[in-house]
Amino acid sequence: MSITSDIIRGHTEAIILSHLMERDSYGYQINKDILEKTDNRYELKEATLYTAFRRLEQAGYITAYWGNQKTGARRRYYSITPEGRAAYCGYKRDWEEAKELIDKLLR
Amino acid sequence: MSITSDIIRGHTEAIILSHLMERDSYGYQINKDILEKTDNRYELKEATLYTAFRRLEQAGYITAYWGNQKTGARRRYYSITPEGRAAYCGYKRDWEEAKELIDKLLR
DNA sequence: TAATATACCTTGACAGATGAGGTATTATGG
DNA sequence: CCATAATACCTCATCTGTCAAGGTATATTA
Repeated sequence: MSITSDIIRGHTEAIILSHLMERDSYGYQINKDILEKTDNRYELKEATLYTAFRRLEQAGYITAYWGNQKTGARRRYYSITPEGRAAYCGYKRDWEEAKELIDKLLR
Repeated sequence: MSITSDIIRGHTEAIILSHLMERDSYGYQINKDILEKTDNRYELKEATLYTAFRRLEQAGYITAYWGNQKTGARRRYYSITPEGRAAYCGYKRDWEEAKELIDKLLR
């Protein structure tokens, strides 16, 4: 785990939305996906994840429902809304621009 | 001005050090350089800039001295230290890694 | 049956960014 | 000559996202 939270800060919501673009998912799963995708180099902390869920729900970017699996602990699934998809595109554009700018500034 | 502070957050120190790698400079000048370099798309707020200077001084990454220009308002110049140069390299590596990770996560 | 993994959640504290306020000097347009 | 803008510095209180630390509950495994 090497990436500082200040660098990743502000990307939490985009990262979550990105996962939900592919399929509905739940907190624990999203966290594991991130770990795997980054070869254990980055992990969203649980508190960060769940507060982000609240923000995203509040903003109308995701909706939640309880999974109905028969076994294992209960899961709260999240689904991305059309507004969420639009927001994701915005986040992505912001990232592309920020990347360009920071590259320029850290020459 | 489109880049949110949360995306740029954590890069302030690196951006300042990057400028000081080229030559000694002072707050007002660094701010104008950033504006110019980014075609007015990003501006470090003054309060952010000066608090960052304090942090960098505290960390031993920069040293300060008053300019001796005969005319105009007084200027406080900053100089990067060897430790600062090393820190800059670290920040830069962090950025390259973060960039890669975020790109992966925002697929 | 104890430990581990799965899965959720809340609270308080922290740190960086910033709006709003301030000071002082010099240049400039009317 | 005077008002305004530009240069140049600084501080403080507030806001926001992150996170450590704590909690709950169920299922699996050794």
